[in-house]
Amino acid sequence: MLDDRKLEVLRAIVEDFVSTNEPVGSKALVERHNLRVSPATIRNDMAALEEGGYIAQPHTSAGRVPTDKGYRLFVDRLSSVKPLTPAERRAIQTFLEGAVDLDDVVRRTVRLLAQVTRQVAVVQYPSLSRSAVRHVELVLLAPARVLLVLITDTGRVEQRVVEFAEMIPEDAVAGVRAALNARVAGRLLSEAAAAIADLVESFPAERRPFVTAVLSTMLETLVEHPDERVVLAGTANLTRFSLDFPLTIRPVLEALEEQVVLLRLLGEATDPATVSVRIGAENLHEALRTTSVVSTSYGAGGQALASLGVLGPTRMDYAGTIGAVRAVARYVGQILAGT
Amino acid sequence: MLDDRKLEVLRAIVEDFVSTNEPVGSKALVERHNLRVSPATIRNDMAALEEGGYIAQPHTSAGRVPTDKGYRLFVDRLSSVKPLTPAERRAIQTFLEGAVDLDDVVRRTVRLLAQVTRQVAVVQYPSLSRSAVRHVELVLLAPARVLLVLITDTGRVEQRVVEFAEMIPEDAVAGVRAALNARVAGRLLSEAAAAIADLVESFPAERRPFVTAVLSTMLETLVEHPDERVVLAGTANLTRFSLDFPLTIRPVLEALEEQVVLLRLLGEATDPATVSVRIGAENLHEALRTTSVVSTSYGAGGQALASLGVLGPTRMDYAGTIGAVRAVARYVGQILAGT
DNA sequence: ACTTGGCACTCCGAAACGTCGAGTGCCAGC
DNA sequence: GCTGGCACTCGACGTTTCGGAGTGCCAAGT
Repeated sequence: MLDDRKLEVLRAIVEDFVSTNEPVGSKALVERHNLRVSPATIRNDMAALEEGGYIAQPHTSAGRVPTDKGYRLFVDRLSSVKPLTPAERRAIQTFLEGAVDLDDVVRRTVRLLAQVTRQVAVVQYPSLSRSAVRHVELVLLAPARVLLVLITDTGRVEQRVVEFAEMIPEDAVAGVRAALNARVAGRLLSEAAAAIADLVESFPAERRPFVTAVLSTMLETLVEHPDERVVLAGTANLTRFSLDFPLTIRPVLEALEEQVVLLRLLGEATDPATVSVRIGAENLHEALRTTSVVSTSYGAGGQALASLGVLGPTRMDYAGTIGAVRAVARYVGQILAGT
Repeated sequence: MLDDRKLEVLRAIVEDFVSTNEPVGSKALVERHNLRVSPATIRNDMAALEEGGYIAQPHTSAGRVPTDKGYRLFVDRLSSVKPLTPAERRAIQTFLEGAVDLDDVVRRTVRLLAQVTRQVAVVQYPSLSRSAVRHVELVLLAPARVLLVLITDTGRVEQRVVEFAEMIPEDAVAGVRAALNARVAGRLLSEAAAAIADLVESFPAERRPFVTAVLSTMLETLVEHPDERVVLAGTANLTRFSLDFPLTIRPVLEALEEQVVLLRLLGEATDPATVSVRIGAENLHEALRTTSVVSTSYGAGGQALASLGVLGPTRMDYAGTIGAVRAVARYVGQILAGT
């Protein structure tokens, strides 16, 4: 039903519409692409494509516009990922290498992604549950106040203050610190909780209130607080399309302010190992029905830790965006592995 | 020159314009406020106000709109701060009390501020230089890798990894840790740099390469990295005025993405002790000439640590916004003091 | 010296209208 | 199955018209 030329016509429509943002008609098509047939022929093809639901007309006697289904076909079968230029690659690498700690890596990544793709960028912090404990530190801040610092192999650092009614001797702190590290160092955070569950029993009775308090804070940090953080950049890029969706920008901005929405957005990817593209209504969130999300996972050494991606209007340069997202994810992975 | 009635007219114009967003004419004025004179009289007053530069007409034979100067007079002399309702106060307090660490306090504060004022909120992290060192921790992560953790009395935690060519003995780490803490604990970060400058000399020669490396990382953290971080929320609120400035929203969003701009914005306050209001062109940044900034400082126990504020169109509810900013700043101060 | 009603004037915004051109669908012929 | 021709549709755009809100000014009233 869809012969080669029809597919070629669809590709041409998508490309033209992405670059001009105007419904594209049969005549303009044959002029700009060297399809070797007449406009009338194209019109027949267009009718077939419309029949199949790949394109639509905004109103009778206007040009055609790709539908979500049309973009989907385009992405799946008609476009090949556009690699970055060497200059871009170099810029990305040197910019990311300047990062000083994990926060900085994430901040730089998100800004970079926004700049390169000229869309809204979203980066999730390396997940706590999928990373391993590198070290647990207990610091006596005051006679009855202990700071618990949890360091993961992804460079993430979580801290909590634990308060007590009574004074805590330094050697108690040292003992718990040693015991904790012996149990959890090197383990995944998801396993660590189970590993310390019965730890309190190995302490003498008079120490147990203190140990219990520390452990419960620790558990809280490990479990109750899967607190997947997400950062955002490039919202200004939304306004590049203010003419596309003049009042639609409002709900989009609102949706983007919700951490939960962003997380779900990144989590919706079907196969996190590759670059996932969700187009228009394929996104579950109501306000994002007119946008597309291009995302992938990243992580050090093959281990997927978290996701990153960009969001833009369905009318976007998919080839370029996919390439950029993939490249940035790779470089971040390298940087994280090297830390 | 500006008698009481003229001031009253100005107030009425500002109030009407803020709520309706339409140029206000003499007839509508006398109808909505019970000025006890005729429209013709008001017209004379308006002419005088326009003469003085407090109001302007968008075009001949249109109503009047307040100028920056008009808003300034209104804020300085005609409006009194609107206190929050008890319900709002309670909501603020309980919401902030749920915070688990400094990051969380800041994140919650900025969202709260955005929600309460329905504007764009900006919160600066407690400044490093104005807070004191509570503790420095050194952790041996690997034979040749040390993690430096700096904890301030404002709850802020900075970490850096230090790498070496050769193995570091555990007792070397302990020695440096003790020496560092003895020198800097309790000191302001701004003084700490000087306090450790000659610390290396108290170590035996074979330890010095290690000590020097740790100290230089420490100095970097203290000085070269005054990295005043800023967080933002409520950009979606900008679109509430998309009709006011349809295309002006773009540069504003762009400006807001620049950390430096935000910092300068908060820094421009003349007197940080009170709530500062900068209207329209009073803001130095080009893109923010059509916006107003309401900001103040906050901190634990009288000590100003950093600033927070909101940004919105010059046409904003100043009384309410000032009240909200002040209240939030106070509550954050309390929370920080209690940590 | 203010205040007021009246009046002529200005100018924006909305609605109505006509025109233009791009685009379509269909059909007959190649 | 492709092509040129043709009639038709419909939105975009420029022009025109019209009404209303608002102004400034003036002369009269208090």
